[in-house]
Amino acid sequence: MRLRHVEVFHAVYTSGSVTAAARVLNVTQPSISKVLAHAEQVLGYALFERVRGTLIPTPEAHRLFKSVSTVYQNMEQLRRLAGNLQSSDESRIRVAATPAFGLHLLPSAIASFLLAHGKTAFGIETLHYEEMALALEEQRIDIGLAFDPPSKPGLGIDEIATAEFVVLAPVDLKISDKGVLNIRDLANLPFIKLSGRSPLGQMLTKQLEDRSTTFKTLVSCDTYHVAKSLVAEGTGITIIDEITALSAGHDGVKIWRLEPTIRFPISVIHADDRPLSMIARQFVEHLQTRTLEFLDK
Amino acid sequence: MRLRHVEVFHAVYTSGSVTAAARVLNVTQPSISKVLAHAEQVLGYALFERVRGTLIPTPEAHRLFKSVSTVYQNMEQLRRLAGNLQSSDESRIRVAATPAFGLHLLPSAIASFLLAHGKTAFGIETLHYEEMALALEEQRIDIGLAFDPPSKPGLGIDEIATAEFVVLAPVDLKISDKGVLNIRDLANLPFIKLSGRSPLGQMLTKQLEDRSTTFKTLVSCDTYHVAKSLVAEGTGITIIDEITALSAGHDGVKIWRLEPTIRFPISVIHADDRPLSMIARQFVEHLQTRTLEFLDK
DNA sequence: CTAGGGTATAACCTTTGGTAATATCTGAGA
DNA sequence: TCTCAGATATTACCAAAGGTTATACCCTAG
Repeated sequence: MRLRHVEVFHAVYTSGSVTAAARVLNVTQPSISKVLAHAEQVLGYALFERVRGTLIPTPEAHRLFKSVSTVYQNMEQLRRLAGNLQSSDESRIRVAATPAFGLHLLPSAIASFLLAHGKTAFGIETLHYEEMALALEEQRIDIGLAFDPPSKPGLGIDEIATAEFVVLAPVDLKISDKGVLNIRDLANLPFIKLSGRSPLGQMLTKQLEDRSTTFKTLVSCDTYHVAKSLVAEGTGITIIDEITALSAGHDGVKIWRLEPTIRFPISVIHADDRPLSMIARQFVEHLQTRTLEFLDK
Repeated sequence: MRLRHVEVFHAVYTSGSVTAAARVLNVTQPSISKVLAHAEQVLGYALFERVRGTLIPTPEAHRLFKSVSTVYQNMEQLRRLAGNLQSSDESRIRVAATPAFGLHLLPSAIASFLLAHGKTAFGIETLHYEEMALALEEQRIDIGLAFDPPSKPGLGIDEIATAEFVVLAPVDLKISDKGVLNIRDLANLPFIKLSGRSPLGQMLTKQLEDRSTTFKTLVSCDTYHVAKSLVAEGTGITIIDEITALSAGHDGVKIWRLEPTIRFPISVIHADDRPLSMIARQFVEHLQTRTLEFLDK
């Protein structure tokens, strides 16, 4: 069984017809017909039953598909990795950040870095944590910026700062005169929750459970700026990271410190089998400085 | 990047030279040279540095190797699965069992089954649990027989009986006059331990730890019949499953019931996406009857 | 300085995977 | 019923991939 057989089988199985598979793979229909027939010939059994001009997978095809799928995906990943190695350029820094950083802190840090190091090129992506880890493995990015990333084999994690959760509420909502809110003060307010998909959301959910505080959850979302916008619209209050809270565009929202304080790390992650370039290390240092300044404001 | 590139790169990387890779892949050296050169050309960067007639992998090669390895292994597994689907024959039952069953109970059950169903063909392998799960995935076997198999996605587990641990000691060792031994009676005797690699060994180790009994472990082994032979040689005593204890060839060993009783299931495992053939189901039933008879003796 | 292990190149052949053109089958409608 | 649209298979042909043998060209060890 050759790789081409795998690709063609995969395409035919998923698209449901030879013609559709041909479109997917950008070749003509007779080519698919022939390769598929050849695959069946070398395997020694039929993969599809030709019943009245349409194809239905045989039991063998169903059983093969799972394995074929993983081979196919691995091969895709390998190709992407191979491609990313090609275009590696020491003077270009490819950064990914979660939206919390990507929308304000990271751009401002890059802007100020470029004033000092004009010749550096940047690539920026905003990704959620899962895709960030994958992108690092594929060498599509050099460094990632995230809250409290869980450790993973092959990933190096450098903590550059810590931050804390704060309460975000619509400006016109009267809760307290002080600048600090206790977690219990929030019990009966409409709440916007951070989804448990992200490490930070998980951490917060767990912390709140530990303190056995129950909220009236209205909405849950995984992009923190979305939560912030909802607060600005007056939908409810939320507990959110400082970075998002302090990011540009906080008209209509007010920030309170949260009591008790819940702190979490901000970390840079990178592939640990590949040393960062000199310029990338400088950038990480700069980013750290700017993050600390930002949190001090 | 084609599959052939992956295969050739893998072979060259692991064997360390083009010539050796050619031997591994059963082709001539110029062929490997050419394919490798072609791979480097399409990738756009060198995979090996040609320094004084010998090849050393570039950093890119090192980074690619991990991904290449998984693709390679997936492809191997796919090929084996594809091959096993080909030779599927409804009237042939392919069974794997751990050595504990394979050396006595299974052969005797098959022998008696064949008296009633003369035309059935059997394939028998003795495998440890890990390989058994893999063989089921690859459809190399239809059913597996094991102690207390941990559940795994894609695997169906049917418990056919339960058995208990017993103490096995050399005949000439005087421990007790009764047919029962308490676990504490064994504390100072030379002990042969079942290794923690198998589910049953893990279970036993855990149970013994829970009872905070410490033994003078002399040897640990993962094939239970080996432990039995060691006991027969007078090396020490062991705690072992009933099946192995009762299997043929227990000259020189004596069996005691163990107090407190530790029971464990005996199960048949199979791929849960593939229904067993009629004849296989009949065999499982027969095997169950024979196992229960065997334990009753 | 030569023998032996390694790699690369050249000339050549077969198989694989692609094309266009065409035949064949089936279901839906006029 | 006839025909048209959409599907698959077949045919003839071509380019590229991957294989062969023969040979050249390093190095290193003896």
